[in-house]
Amino acid sequence: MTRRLTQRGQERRRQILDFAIARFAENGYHPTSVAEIVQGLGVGKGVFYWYFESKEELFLEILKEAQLDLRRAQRAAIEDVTDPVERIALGMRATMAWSASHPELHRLVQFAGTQEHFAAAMRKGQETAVRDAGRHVRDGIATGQIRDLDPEMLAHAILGMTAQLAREFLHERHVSHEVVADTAVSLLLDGLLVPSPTRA
Amino acid sequence: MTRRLTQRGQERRRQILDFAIARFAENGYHPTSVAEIVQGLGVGKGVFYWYFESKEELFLEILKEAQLDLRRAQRAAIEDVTDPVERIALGMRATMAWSASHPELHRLVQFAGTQEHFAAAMRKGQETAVRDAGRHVRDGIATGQIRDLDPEMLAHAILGMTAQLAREFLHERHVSHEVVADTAVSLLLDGLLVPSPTRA
DNA sequence: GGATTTCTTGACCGGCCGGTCAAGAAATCC
DNA sequence: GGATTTCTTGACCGGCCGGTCAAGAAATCC
Repeated sequence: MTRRLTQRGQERRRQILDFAIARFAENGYHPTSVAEIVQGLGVGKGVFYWYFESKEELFLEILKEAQLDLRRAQRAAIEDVTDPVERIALGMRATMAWSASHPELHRLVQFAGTQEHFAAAMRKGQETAVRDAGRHVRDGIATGQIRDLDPEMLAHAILGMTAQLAREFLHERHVSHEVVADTAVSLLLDGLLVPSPTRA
Repeated sequence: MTRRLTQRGQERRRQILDFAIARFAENGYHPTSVAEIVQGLGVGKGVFYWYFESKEELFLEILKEAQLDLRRAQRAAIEDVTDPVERIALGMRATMAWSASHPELHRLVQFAGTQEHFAAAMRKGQETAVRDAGRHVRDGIATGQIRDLDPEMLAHAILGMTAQLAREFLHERHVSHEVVADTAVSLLLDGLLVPSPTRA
């Protein structure tokens, strides 16, 4: 659904998106009804269906926007750096910072991952993220900086660790994203173990 | 709801649980109706409400059972070992093995984590898992084997990495759980980086 | 300023939802 | 074998769901 929108129309659309993001994040996608959204905005139901084809399309739109915005932040963070290991670290830090400032979108992306229904849309975003991280891992292996393990598994491990730490320490405990990122990067690069003479 | 159940009653209850697990995992909790469950079993609606107070209670029951079963598997895997680092590695391997053989339950636990509604039940299980992992991390720091980072963050990082690798490589790509666990353990213990003389 | 397009209203649709309940069948108890 | 408990049936409840649509108001176009 692409409509020509006036100034007023664009504002309405934005209003619906923002309100829906808040409600979906708070109560979940299924329990939030279209009726609740339009009522919350104090408008008739027709308004919703003027801007969106369905509740589902609205949600996909929100997802797409979120994934795009996060990726933009990651690219901006690493653009001045070429070292693959530093790129991984900076990307992780950028993800933590973005997640901290978009708690609702973080929730929705998490949720979408569990719904067969949104699997296709999610995979697209997830695959892009894996491809981005995987590229740096491969580069690092090529330069001899990174150990020769399966790059895709490493990329997924990075994303999984980041997501879980964000969920718990940013959104539950409200720890600063720099502190969380410091520990995450340190663990990721050097591992749990104290280097021992027999190992190194 | 605790009822005295005959043999036949226990079988019915189990039937409902198993069928519901399959439907919830396939289509999601909200889209799966009680009507669909009883119809799938070829029984009247009253049967459902004889064994469960509500759809929600049924789901919580499933969650509780899953968390208990996973934890049992983890404890069994590490009972003969005292070294904290080995315990972490074995726990991770046991989790991968369990997850591989219970794909539906893995999905449901993932889903529940995104629902405010089930947050309380989830936190209980999650906290137990974090406490278990955190204990081994602290033990490892005490023996000087593990680097002195925040044990709780490390515990969450371990769980997050494990969950993501399970989701992608066990349940999407159907890679053997031993292979996935090998890489996960290696990354976790030694990190991404090739040890360099200037670092070690 | 008339025509056209954008935007809004809100009553209404069929359909499904979770849950109740009276009635009776089946199993178990003593 | 009568009494009691366990189990099952399925019609029914009020309520909410996503989505439609005819009518008209507001903004924009020319």
